[in-house]
Formats: sequence, structure tokens, C-alpha cells
Amino acid sequence: MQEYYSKCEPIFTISTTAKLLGISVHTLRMYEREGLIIPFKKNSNQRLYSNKDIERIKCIRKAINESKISINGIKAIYSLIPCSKLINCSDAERNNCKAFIENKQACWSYKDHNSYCKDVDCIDCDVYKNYSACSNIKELLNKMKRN
Amino acid sequence: MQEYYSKCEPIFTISTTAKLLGISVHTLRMYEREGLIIPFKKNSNQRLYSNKDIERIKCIRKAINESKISINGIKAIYSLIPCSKLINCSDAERNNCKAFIENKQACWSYKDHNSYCKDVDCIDCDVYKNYSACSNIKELLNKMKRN
DNA sequence: GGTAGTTGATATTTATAACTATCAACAATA
DNA sequence: TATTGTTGATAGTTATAAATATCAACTACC
Repeated sequence: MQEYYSKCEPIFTISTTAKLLGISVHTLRMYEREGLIIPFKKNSNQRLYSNKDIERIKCIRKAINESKISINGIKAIYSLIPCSKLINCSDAERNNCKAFIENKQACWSYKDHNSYCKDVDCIDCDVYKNYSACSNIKELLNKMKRN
Repeated sequence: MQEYYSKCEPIFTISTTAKLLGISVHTLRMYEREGLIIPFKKNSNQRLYSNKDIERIKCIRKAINESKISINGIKAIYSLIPCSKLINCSDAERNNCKAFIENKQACWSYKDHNSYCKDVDCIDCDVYKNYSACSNIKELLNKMKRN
């Protein structure tokens, strides 16, 4: 009897995930601290990772190890995602939003949302879910129109 | 009698520029080799830098030293500039364009242009001239519309 | 209830990107 | 034509980002 898990279902513990990726547990926690990934957390605060998380982390490691982009570089790239075009926040809200104003880190890595995203859990947000890969970001930007 | 030079006029030799920026001549040549800057070149192949070039390099050095973004990270960010929205190349041309397809380096750093930019000198191109700063890039992206 | 794995925090190691130094050949300027 | 600065290329240094190790306290699960 085989169980079925969707790509996004959090099923791997941190040590299993680290083994699957060939990295240490501490590296995974660092990526999280830097705001690159958002693992699912159980009530006990224990992290669980999905297959999609693993794909995302592979993409991050490719950027670091092959493309030689620093973690802060990846954060700056994530910060360029025009999230306000993907969700429906108002002009007033976005002008009050750190993620919109600054360009240091991904919108989903800000702890205190003070606008549209106030009550949103970033782990479920389309911006976080769809734009982990650099090629995805470029594709999005190229699809947009100049005003 | 005081001479007037426009911001973009190439007037500083490489050693003067290096002194003004507090870096070595070799670092300036590296930035050029990496495709971050395009200094003016005299017939004799000697480089000359403008005041605007110096501003651009200051911005690059801030990204490296303060924001801790690697050179390859800066290149990846430059590659995200949707240049095809800023110039008037056709769909066919952009689909044949390395800068459009890849996401490794700035469009102006490609040696062989095989499409719209074939006969263009990138040093005079709006894409190169206007989007050296990360904040400029983000501003551009936020001004665009989703299709 | 006991083993194995987790948590966060701090300290340490290591791999390498960013930068510098040196070289001989060539060019600019006076 | 002599001095000063340039060119590209290669080799070497240094600063530090990325990854690892260690720690005691806490949690999961058979």
C-alpha cells in the first residue's frame, strides 16, 4: 500500500532533507534565517520540508555554487520581484510597505507586515510559491508591459 | 579660464579614476572584464572615464562592500533588466538574442549582438546609461504593468 | 522511559571571491 | 628621445562568506 503525497506536502524532517541535499542541518537553518526559504513548522516548532522545498533549495545552491551569486545577491534578486503586481494591495498599502520601499531582501522575509499582507502567511503566498527560480523571475519581468 | 565638462564626458585616465575611487587600476579593469562598466576608449585603446562612470562605480562598490552582493550577483541583477521593453526590438529579434534568453550577465556585456543591437554601441544605449543602480532597476520594474 | 533527533546560539573552519602585485611591451606627451 | 603611464596576462595575497562543529535544553516516537 503506497501513500500519496503532493509536491507541496511537508513530509521530510530537517535531517532527512539535509541528507537528500548533501548539506548540513545548520546550512538549512541558515537559509531560513536569511529569508530564502520558509519551511513548514509543526506545533512543536519542528521543521518539515516538502519536495517543492527541496527543488527550491537545489535552485538556491545552484546559484551559490555554480553561478557564484552570494546569499545577499540572491536576497537582492528576490527583492526585485514586483510582488505588488502579483497581489492586490492598494497604492496606499504599498507605499507603507517595507518590501516595496527597500531592496535588500525578499518580501516574504519581513517579519512584521504592516499593510495588505498583514494577515497573510507567506508560505501560502503566490509570490513565495512561484518565484523561487531566477528564470521564473526573468520570465515574469519580460511578460510585463511598460507603462 | 575654466573649462566645462558634461557629466558624461570621458576626461579621467584610469590611474586618476583609480585614485579618485581609492582602488587599484587593476580592479577597474576587472570590473570592465566582468561587464559591469564600459569606459570610453581612445583610438590608441586607452581608457577614459567620465564623472558618471565614477558614480556608477561607486554604486557597484557599495553593492559589493556594504550590501555584500558578489560581482556575479550584480551581473545577474543587471541581466534581469527587461531591455527589450526599453528599446524597440521585434519579437523575432529578442527570441534570437542571448541577453533575452540567458540570465547571467548584463545585455551590454555581450560581445556579439546578433539582433536589434547589432549596430548599436552599448556605451550610448539607454539601458546601459540609465540602469546602473539597483534602486533604478526596482523603480523601473514597479512602474511596469502586468499583462 | 529511553534513544534518537530536534531546537537556538555561539564559536570555528574552510574555500574562494575580490583585490593587489609584478611583468615586459607599447603609447602619450613634452 | 626620455619620462611617465598604458596595455594585457599571470601569479599571489587577503578578507570574508558559506559551511561546519559544538553545546545544553527540549521534543518525538517506538
